[in-house]
Amino acid sequence: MESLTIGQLARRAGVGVETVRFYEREGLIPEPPRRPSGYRDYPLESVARIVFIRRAKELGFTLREIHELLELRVTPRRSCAHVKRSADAKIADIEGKIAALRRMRSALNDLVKACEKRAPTKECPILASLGDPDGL
Amino acid sequence: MESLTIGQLARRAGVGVETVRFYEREGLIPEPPRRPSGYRDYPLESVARIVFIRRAKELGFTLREIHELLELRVTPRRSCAHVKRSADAKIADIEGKIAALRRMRSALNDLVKACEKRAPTKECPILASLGDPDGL
DNA sequence: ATCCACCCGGGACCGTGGTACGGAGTCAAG
DNA sequence: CTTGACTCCGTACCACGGTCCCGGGTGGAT
Repeated sequence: MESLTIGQLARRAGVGVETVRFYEREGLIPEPPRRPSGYRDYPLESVARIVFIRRAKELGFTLREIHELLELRVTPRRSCAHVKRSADAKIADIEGKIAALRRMRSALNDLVKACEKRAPTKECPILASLGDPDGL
Repeated sequence: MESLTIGQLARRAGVGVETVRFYEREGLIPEPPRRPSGYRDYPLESVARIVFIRRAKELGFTLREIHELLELRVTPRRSCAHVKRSADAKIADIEGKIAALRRMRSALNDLVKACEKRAPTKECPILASLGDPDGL
């Protein structure tokens, strides 16, 4: 099997057919070639692209940000410096997310420990994990 | 200053006044006491709660999930085992997110390196980072 | 030849998470 | 004691990210 129909693609990527068409309208995936019948004809690589979109969404990126991530690449005539700046910004963004998630995990670990000791916690201890007012 | 008006709270937490009322309606923050005038009267701790909500949203949690996180605490008569199970599930979820973000960061680092070498990349190298079809 | 499952485009509709608006009351400064 | 900024509540509206439905064409299996 060399290519996929929209339904096969959707099933492999774990989304609905309508979602694939929606992503195409929004420019997140390129318009595929068509069979004589008019059916869309997707290469296998399309699966990875859609899975990427799905995962990135779960990480809190908007479709606009995902679009930017997917456009990031080095081309002969498109400013390397520009690509580097964008990528660096995304990296910083990602590191912020990782740090926040780590604090949250650590708070949850403390909660589990308190739990094992049967120590009631009147306040929710997770609150403190992301509650310090840095970087509005 | 012992307590805050809704506007002061909103400004400190980095959200709009309407958002605070919205979170109250949705049960994400408790109904505060009122002044004789009817004005809401918030304790300072409310700031941390709203900041937590804002951050958690940026990490891809829905308001429903955030609600669950905020409810997580050990109380004398509310099943420790249950709290532990929930917390463990959240921890696993968080670790999945951290792992995905790390893969994404590593892909972006590779891109920056390619960039510095002025090596054009025909395909978007970020794709591969989240594109493997595990865990639909 | 006939099924049935699939595809087409277009448009209506939906849940989530807010945001804006309006008319009326409140409060602190001048 | 007025002015301007703030608050009240209710309702309407908004963008995002899909999801559903329609009438019609396609295509592989029986």
